[in-house]
Amino acid sequence: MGQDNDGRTRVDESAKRARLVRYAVETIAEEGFAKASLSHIATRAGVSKGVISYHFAGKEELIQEVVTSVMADMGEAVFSRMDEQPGAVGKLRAYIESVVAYMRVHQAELLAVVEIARSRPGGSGTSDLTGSDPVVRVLAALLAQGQEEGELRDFPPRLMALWLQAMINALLMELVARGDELDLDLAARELITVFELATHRRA
Amino acid sequence: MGQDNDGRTRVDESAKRARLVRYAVETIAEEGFAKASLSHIATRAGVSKGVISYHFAGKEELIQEVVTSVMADMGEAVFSRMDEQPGAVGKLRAYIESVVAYMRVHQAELLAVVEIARSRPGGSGTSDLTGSDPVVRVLAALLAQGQEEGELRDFPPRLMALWLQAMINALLMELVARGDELDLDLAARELITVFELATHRRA
Amino acid sequence: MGQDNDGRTRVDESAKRARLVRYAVETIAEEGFAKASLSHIATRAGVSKGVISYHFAGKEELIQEVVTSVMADMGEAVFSRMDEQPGAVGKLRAYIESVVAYMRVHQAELLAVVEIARSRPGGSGTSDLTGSDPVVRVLAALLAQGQEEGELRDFPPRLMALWLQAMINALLMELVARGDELDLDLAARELITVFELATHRRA
Amino acid sequence: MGQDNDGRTRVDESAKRARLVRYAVETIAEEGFAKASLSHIATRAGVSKGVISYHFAGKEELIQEVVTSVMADMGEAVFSRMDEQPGAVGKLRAYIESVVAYMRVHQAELLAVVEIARSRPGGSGTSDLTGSDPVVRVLAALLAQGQEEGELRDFPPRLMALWLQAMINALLMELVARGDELDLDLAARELITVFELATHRRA
DNA sequence: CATGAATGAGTTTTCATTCAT
DNA sequence: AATGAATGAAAACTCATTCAT
Repeated sequence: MGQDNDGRTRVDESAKRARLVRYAVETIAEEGFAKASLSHIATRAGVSKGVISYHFAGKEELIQEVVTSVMADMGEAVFSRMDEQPGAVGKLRAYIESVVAYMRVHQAELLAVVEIARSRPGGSGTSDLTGSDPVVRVLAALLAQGQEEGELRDFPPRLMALWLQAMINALLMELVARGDELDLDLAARELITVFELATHRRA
Repeated sequence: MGQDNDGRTRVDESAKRARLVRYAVETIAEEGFAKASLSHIATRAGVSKGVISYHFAGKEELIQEVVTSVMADMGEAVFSRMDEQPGAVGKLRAYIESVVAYMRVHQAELLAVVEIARSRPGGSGTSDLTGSDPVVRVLAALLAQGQEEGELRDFPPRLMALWLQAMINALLMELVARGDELDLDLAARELITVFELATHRRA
Repeated sequence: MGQDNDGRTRVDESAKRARLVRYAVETIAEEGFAKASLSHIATRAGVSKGVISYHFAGKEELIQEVVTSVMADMGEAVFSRMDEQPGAVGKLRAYIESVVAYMRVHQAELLAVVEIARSRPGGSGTSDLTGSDPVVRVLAALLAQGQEEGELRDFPPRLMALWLQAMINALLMELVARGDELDLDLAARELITVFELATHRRA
Repeated sequence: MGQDNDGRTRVDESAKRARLVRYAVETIAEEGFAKASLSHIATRAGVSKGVISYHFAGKEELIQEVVTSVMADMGEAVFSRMDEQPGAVGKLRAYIESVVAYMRVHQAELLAVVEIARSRPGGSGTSDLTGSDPVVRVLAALLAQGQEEGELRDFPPRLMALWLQAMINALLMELVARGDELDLDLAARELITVFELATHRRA
């Protein structure tokens, strides 16, 4: 009884949390972080306020889980595409392409994460897509590697990583704000062009 | 008596408002827009909460004045530099250089404006430095002009304007977060390089 | 479980609202509408301020419920008495008698409603007992009917309805202010006498 | 210098107070007592808030002066008309007629006084026109006198006085609310008819 | 004398969190 | 395990009053 029950319980628990996280994403994406009170999230999820406090230690934990779950999901998609590429340059291109592809399908999730990154008290509010340095560090490392491999010109890798993130982010905001007027394929191609013009060593 | 008094009064009033605006800038820049309650601003200014309500019709008016005063101040500096340049390409370069120069001296002011642009309910939340489309439109127009003049390659001007703003913005955030490790002169030069590589027609 | 629980919950909720409404009535009746802040009501009810905001959407809703619940309660008593009477004259007499009877038992409730009617922003502030035109209109209709039936003399029905309400209201205020010195039975009889002398067609 | 100056000062002082009282009347009549903050009154008077605090010990004193000045002004008009009449019955009729006449010309003043009587914390909120018992006592005394003189039937004088005031008051409210639809002359005649039917000894 | 800047108490409302059931 | 009632802090705003100039 113990094990089975524990197993089921954990599954239920995890499923319940996932469900709440999904509604939190919806709420934040549609109403903005400031308006996304536990009440609103609970109402949208069709449960009582207390449920969230029951399943999560606090609002902070819920928000954390929103960020980590979205990042994990996107990370899976993005890194698998990056892994297919042998060199740094190819990986960077795969990064941009796969993030934009993810953006097309998961607008709300990314928007929620950006909202959180912007509004969080502790957050530096930097304009990276993820709000977290790890991604920037990975990109900077790839850029440095590309320089060592002789494919990329000389520039400060961290700065370029920040700018790349900022441009992707700006594209997301534009997609959210004017999705109907925006040709995302064209924009993605243009973003890659800009990035490559800016970074590739000139012939 | 009347005139002198009126004169003095208006100066005092305007000076007082300017003082409160300055403290609002400080508070928003250091604690973020969400934490910048009237209480906090008042405390930092060393006055009681009511003072702000006395001098401003509401929080909205105070915030507006923060934005407009910073934008007006920066606009003066930036546009005078742009006016010195004859062509679109020169103006764009002057824009980047003078915004970065302004950023160096008025970090807090710009940070406050960015915070406001991000957190305001009505705001589109886009990652442009100013939070306002007008600047983006001006930049887009210059980019289009540069294309017509044959100096810039073909790309969607609005998108490029958004990206330029996003990069400037990211630079500001980096300056705020890691000012001591950042060589702003180098970064500015690099930003111009990136922008020109990305936009100029290739020989 | 679901049904019982829902049932109990609804009863509890409604009971809690009723309890808060009762305390609101008390507070308004004793301290006046202007002083009846949510703080005062909550304190008197022995709960925290937030409780009211929890059970009611806002102060407005609480006040509305005070008015509607008192009016509904009184209306039941009054209209059942009026219905027993066939003619307009009998109904009017029943109206006066039953309102005064209700007044004797539910002084605070009526006082609260009058206070609200007087102080509410939207309120016309007229001196009718109920603060609402509907009652005046019903009375005016009855008066007009009595005139058509030939039992009442000729006068402007609406004006007379207003005056009747004003007199009932004045009686309530006197009851509140000097209840110990007032012979309510005598007053009620006298009010009916006055009303009938003023309205009945003279033999 | 002393006397003249004092003299002039006192006149100025009194004139200044009267001016503020006039604006207080306007404000209360048009916006209601609740909205009649010192700010609003001062703004309407075109002076600074401090002026009122300077000329009056507090808001209470200003409001008192509104009441007493209006009552004094109306009292003058009303009592001179009453004095022309020899008997109690004539005086009562003169009272009603002259109050209604005053009402026609000084709607705002009476409305302000009623607003104050209703909303004042200490006030019982009774529906008498003046908010003060003295008038009721005078009317009650006249009614009792009329009874002694054999012209009026037997009824409780104080109650009848309250009802008379309540009816006059209701007429004022109707005048304010629907002045354009109300035939004040007709209403006044009707009020006298009602009053006389209700009080005069039947032949 | 007169002003208007400043204060601080008080209002309604929102919200994350706690807790008894 | 889950609920929802209750709390208390914090927010923006209003206002009568005080006080230095």
